[in-house]
Amino acid sequence: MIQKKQEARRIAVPPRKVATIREVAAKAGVSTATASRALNDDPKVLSSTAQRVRKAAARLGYSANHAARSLKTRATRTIGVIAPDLATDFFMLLADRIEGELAARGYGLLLCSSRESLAEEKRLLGFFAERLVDGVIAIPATASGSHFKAAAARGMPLVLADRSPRGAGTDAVLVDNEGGACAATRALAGLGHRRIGLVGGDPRLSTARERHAGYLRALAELGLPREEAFERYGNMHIDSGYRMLGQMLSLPGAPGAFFVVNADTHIGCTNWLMTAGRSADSPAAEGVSTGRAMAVAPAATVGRVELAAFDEMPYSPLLCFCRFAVEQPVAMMGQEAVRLILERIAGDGGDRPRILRLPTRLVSHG
Amino acid sequence: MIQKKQEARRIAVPPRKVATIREVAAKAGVSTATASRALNDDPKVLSSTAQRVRKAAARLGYSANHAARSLKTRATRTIGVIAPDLATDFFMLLADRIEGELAARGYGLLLCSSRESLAEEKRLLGFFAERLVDGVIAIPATASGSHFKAAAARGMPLVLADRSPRGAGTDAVLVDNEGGACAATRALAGLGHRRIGLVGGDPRLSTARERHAGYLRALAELGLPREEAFERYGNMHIDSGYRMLGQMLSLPGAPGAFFVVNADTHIGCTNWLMTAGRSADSPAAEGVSTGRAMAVAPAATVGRVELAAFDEMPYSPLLCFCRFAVEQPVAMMGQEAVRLILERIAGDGGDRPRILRLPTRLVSHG
DNA sequence: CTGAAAGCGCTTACAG
DNA sequence: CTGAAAGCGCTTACAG
Repeated sequence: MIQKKQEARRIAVPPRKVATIREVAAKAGVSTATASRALNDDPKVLSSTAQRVRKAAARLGYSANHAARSLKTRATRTIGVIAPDLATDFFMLLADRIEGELAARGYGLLLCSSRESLAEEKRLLGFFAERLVDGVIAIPATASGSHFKAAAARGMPLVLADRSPRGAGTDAVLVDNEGGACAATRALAGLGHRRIGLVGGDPRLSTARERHAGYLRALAELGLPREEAFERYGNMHIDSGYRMLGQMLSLPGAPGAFFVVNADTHIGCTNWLMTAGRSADSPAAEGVSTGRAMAVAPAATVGRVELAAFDEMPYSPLLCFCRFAVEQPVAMMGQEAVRLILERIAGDGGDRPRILRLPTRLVSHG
Repeated sequence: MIQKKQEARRIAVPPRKVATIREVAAKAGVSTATASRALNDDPKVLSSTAQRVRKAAARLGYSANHAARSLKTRATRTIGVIAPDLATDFFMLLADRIEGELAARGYGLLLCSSRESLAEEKRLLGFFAERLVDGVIAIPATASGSHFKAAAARGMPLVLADRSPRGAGTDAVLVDNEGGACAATRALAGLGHRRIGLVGGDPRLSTARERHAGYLRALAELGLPREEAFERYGNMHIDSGYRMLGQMLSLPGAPGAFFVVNADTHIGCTNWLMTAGRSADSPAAEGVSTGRAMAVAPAATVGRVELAAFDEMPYSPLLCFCRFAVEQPVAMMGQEAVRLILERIAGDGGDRPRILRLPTRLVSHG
């Protein structure tokens, strides 16, 4: 990632001629000070004067030079947003809500991907500092959070979303991952399953860890056995779901139900079931409706596997093995993240980190 | 969308103290001019001087004030990006690629959603102008493009992606929609279908129109009948696919195959087939393997419908009725859009609009 | 209610 | 190779 700063100067800037406040002031017959006040709705200016200024501005097609204003006010009306990956549906649903909330308040959103890299994430905080963003909303990429704490200590308003890394100590908008996972696992048990596996995520990430904990809690509460051979951890991407479920279902006596940690892993699982799993001479059969383990079934009945997954997506009901999905309150997460960051920026955030835990909802599919 | 400009002043700005170039210069024992040159890798400064300056900057944790630099250079190293909707997978795949290309060059991305509104889109061009972005990459929301032409005429470097609205006359990165749709429709015919319907998009949008044209071309070339009752136009969202396919399959003698205009419509179609379509007392049956229309079949065999859709998504292979998908070269689109905009910014764009048409690829599923 | 003036933090001809 | 000085376009005490 080489930054060629000097290019900024080498570039031939097109003429793009725009009116300045001086021209507006001249046309309206006032000083730039008054013009500025009028344009910023300062109540102290005579409304007739303000009218004149506004008319002049309109005629000239004036719009304030944002860089100049920011230089003076030290506010950019811009929020930096970091996501580990822009192509992941859940992150983008969240980004969409954040953008909506911000746009409604005249804020812009500088969106960057950390590419799931801690180094990139740190670099981005510097990038944002340089650009004087008013605040940052970040979905952390890893389990490390001390750089967030450091940035906040340096005075950068900061709100984390979705994940809670170690040592961050900043505001955060999270969901009840444990409760959601527990409910999903219980729902599978409600179908008659007494053996339920886990297609999990990276346990260093709070989401994966908490969902795992919820899964385990459900097993414990229901008196179901924990079988570590059927608990796997992946990177929460499609390939990882494909691989993990495939490995487990190739084992003798695999369970007939799995809790799946997120949407992409879910896609991967479904993918395996619809391709390799279809033709697999897999010993993974278990009587689903009776909940009674059957002897190794040579002709695969892998198709009878049932899944409950975190994340309710538009396509979730279409994934053939999906029985339950845990819906996250994405809209509310976006709303709250924006509320928290704006409060921080305004200095109304208090001096303690505020951690929100929003509820999830279990959705039942066919 | 009320913008409260005065808030920019009311906000209590946190102390966030950062070093200025004056302090760096002082510490290095040079003028701010020399410090600036050193920090910008001006080859004219003595390398020993440059070293001293860089060391001082590092010690002070200096990073240039971006607003001040922009005010002077009139370049912001920021590209404005407009998408009709941030939650649509295809747009975000594209945004992800654009972000990657831009980040590698030290550019930031100001991302905004036009919410599929022309008015919003126009407003955003003004928003970007005010913020002095170096250029704009836009996925147009509607069929109207004259505001893009106007912005370009005012000197704003501008590249459109995916869609080509009327009267834009700017650079654009498009794909061969017609060819892709034609290939997909032919592939359905290759399965034995002699009657193929269309689950289409808004014909005012170039993508929907071109895909429609490709579908019609395939029919014509193959000598298949055009049946307007089985050509429908929607808004390219999930609900629209659900509704249109449902309506068509409820008609007597509906075809057994459909070309579907995009991913979301495809999800909607699949959704209908898996829910309403399953229980429907639909007269839509047609012998798929023989290609011979059957008499009205009361017990629905709607499940035998086969689809070919534009957009290959991670979940496309999992959509049960999907036989073919048209893959768009998203990575290349992002790359080319960034190349074009940077060339425009550098003044190397030439004086004629450059329209790129990238090839698609047909993917066969199960 | 309005204006003259200072200044935000850079970059860049210009002069040496 | 380096520095003094101007200036980018705003906003905002301060004075009136």
